[in-house]
Amino acid sequence: MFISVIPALKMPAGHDFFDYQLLDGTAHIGDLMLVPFRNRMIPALVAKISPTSEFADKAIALPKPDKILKLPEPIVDYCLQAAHELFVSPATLLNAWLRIVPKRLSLTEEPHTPTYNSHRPADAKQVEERYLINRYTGPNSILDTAQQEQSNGRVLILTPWQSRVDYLQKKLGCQGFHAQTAAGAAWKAWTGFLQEPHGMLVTTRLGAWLGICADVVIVDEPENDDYKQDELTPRYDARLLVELAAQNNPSLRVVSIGTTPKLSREPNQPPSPPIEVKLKVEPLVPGSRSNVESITAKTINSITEALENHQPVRVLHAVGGARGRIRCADCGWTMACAKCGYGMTNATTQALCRRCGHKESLPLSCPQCNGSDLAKSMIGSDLLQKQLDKAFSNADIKVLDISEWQLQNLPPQSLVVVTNLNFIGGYTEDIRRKERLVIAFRRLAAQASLSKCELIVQGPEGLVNECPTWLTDEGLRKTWSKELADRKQFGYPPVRLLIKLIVMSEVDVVDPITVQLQTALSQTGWEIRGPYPVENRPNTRESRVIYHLLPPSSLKREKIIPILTPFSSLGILDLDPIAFFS
DNA sequence: AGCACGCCGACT
DNA sequence: GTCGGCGTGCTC
Repeated sequence: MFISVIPALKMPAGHDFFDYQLLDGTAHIGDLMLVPFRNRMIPALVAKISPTSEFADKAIALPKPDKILKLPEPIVDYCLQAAHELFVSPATLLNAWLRIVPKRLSLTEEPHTPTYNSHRPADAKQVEERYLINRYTGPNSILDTAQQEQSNGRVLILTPWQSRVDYLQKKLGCQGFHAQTAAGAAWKAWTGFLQEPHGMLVTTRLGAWLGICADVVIVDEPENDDYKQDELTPRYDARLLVELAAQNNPSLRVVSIGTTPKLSREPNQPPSPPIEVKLKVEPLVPGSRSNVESITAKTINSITEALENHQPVRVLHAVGGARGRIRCADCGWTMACAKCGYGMTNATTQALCRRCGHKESLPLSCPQCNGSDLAKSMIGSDLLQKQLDKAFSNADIKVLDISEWQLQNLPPQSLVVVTNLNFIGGYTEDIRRKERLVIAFRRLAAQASLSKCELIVQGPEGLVNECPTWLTDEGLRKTWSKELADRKQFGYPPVRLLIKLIVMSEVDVVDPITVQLQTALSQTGWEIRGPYPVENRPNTRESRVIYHLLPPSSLKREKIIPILTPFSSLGILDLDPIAFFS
């Protein structure tokens, strides 16, 4: 008897299965067991069982395999299909899913296969999209839905951020894990979830694959691009994994609960509820400054008024630390990261690189001109807090940087000030900027609305005058259709598919690859853009080059994958990139 | 001989 | 992607 397994290790695309001969014991499809590989024991997923093998001469004989756990059979096809769509080997994908398998496992008990439940109401839609201002509490919210659905089986809740995992897990009193969870605890959380027919688990994109083992998946804020794993290989998107899980697991029901319909879902989106919030906009125009940096004189008046009425004040400011950059006021010298070249932030006690995390001590004077004023840069939240404390002594006024704001609730009936609307969607310079900004603003407005806060939004004149329209369904549709028109003009997604190919090489030696791509694709109507060099790479990492491959608009997604598969050996292929030039 | 380094091909 | 084998070349 031979078994074909998918080993959990990084391996180039093209190798699917490895065969072993089973001398004793039984094996089933979906079993996870330890197999010898090179000089180690590696966890592997049983994919096929057969009396013969074309690798019979190489297949190692296993006396009695150590079973780690049993997974449902559809996981095999799911892993193969997802790996194919992501242009990686199934082994690499399985390795990313399982992450660290504990070395010391208690293998005394025979694991049992997690079963699917058959309690799903026959009339329930398999995929359901909802839009709510309050996604967490109240009717049809995540907490409400999770508790309702638990009687129907195993419930998996996906959320874009770790802090939300912690929040939801506490509220639901169930298991959870994310990238910061210790390996052993994470393993315990998801294997425990599998063993319990009515288990409940909260996780981030890391655990999205567990949808193949669940009866219900609840997706929090599906419009959030943080569901996409865009830095490491494999670069998967949790939302795609859920979609594929639903295809492979017919008992799965998917409920997406968002606040803002995605640009790509237009125009079939269900209407989004209007967000009603007390909103004042404050353009940052010449002559509007006060003696507090980044707060206008009018906003200072509003803050004074609010404090007199005993309202707490929260100031949302995107720049952390003391200063955004370390820049000389005399000669313009800017401190760059010694490791990766990115601009260093003044993090109050040290100089910090926001790109690679490198830390250094703060320079006392300019190394170029010896000047002592290195503060010619945007104020950070620490220093802004100090200036506000000076302007309003003993007042309940707190500056929150973006990550702090996302972690805590706004105090009820407080005054919330956004110092610059332009920065709340993140620093990205790519074409998704506007989309991210609108989504972030609506998320903030919804939160302010629920806490009955007043909102003052400072920012560039055009932008702040436009932002109130994003809060109504009609205004949002208009904004999205204008955004789609812009993307259409430049041939960018979601209007046109753009596939990113990352090649590990230098731009000046990449000519043969350019020729190869052009001869293979151009004649069939593909457009090839690039090669673009990737800027700001750490010196320790090898250089990268980016190509944009644009298929003819008539070509369907499922036809594109087999066309591109032969090119997966050239580098990393990404069908749905978030960033286009990095 | 002993060791570091880099290239190449196989992994079942 | 990763590891080991093996050839090369430097040093003792």
